[in-house]
Amino acid sequence: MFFTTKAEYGVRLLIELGRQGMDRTVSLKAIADSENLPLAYLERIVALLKRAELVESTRGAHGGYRLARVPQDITMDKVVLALEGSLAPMECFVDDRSDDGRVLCSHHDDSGHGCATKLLWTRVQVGVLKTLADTTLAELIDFQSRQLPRVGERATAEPRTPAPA
Amino acid sequence: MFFTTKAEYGVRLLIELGRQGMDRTVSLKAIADSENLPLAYLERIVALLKRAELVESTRGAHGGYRLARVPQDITMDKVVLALEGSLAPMECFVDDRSDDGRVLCSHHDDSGHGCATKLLWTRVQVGVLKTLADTTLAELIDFQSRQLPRVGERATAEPRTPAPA
DNA sequence: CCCTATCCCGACCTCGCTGGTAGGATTACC
DNA sequence: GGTAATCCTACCAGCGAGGTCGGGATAGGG
Repeated sequence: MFFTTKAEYGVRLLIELGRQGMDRTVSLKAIADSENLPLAYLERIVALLKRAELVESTRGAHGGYRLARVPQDITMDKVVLALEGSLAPMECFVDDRSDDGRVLCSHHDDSGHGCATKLLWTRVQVGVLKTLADTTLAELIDFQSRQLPRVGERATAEPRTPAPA
Repeated sequence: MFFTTKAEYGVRLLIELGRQGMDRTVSLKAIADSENLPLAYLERIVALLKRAELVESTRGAHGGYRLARVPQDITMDKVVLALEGSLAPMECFVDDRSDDGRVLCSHHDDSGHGCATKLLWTRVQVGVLKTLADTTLAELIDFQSRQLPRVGERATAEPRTPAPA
């Protein structure tokens, strides 16, 4: 298992915020209901996103959350990193906080034997990081809109299929 | 953390077997000593590799393990899959055992809401799988030989770079 | 034929982390 | 001031990772 539910819930939360537009705030309660997620747990998750300056909040009644930037500018590497803390493929990788979440292997070099597997894990990590960085929140929102056209909404202007009727 | 120590230890074990050549068998004890790994734990790990037909064993005194194929034919996707069991990036991915360890998302479609994050996790999984499949055991062995030329060995004949000086 | 080195196998144990809850501040609109 | 929301900290149960233990089966050496 690469990622925990933090990543899952967090991304779904961002998607939901994105669907609502950037002008209005959405309460966590509303999201918890519509996505069927535990509210108290969501609170802790959204805190991570706020610390990473991916969302903004308004307190008090009628408050809530909204995206801090347009979905096109939110890449998944930033998101997953904020939610999971780091992206080390292996325990012997230690975080060097070089801003991008890259991470280095540091096995106490056991008397000449270095991490022979370092090459492999590094390749994987770089690959994952690139995949995540290449995916924007906007893409996911678009993907979801295509999947489940909301009641009352048209099934997107031109989803590809020219409407069966 | 993507992978557990099973993957780490297992790969190191294979590298060690590969370094010894395919004709002779090596005892787990020898590997446990040289790599400084717990013997009893290694036994359980090598069992996974044997079940996947990546190594062969000879029982009895002076027995041991050897690679079942040449290192060039052993790709890391097979190895990691054998060791970790599956490669699902997320809990909602369920194994469909289509031989290659690919896996599908199956969130009990919560009343219309599909896994919006499915697109993302799928991309990651495919990427990782490809990275692993592109790396052979031979590469890792070669990499390690370059890193730590054994006493008595030359630092590889012609690695590719014509020596910077 | 026994001894010993090795593979083989299942039960067991400990510890940290994930996923989640509880309960209460604090803030702001009406 | 009531109420709806964000915020914060502590707590807890379950589970899987990582590892141990004990014992079996098997084959070569003396």
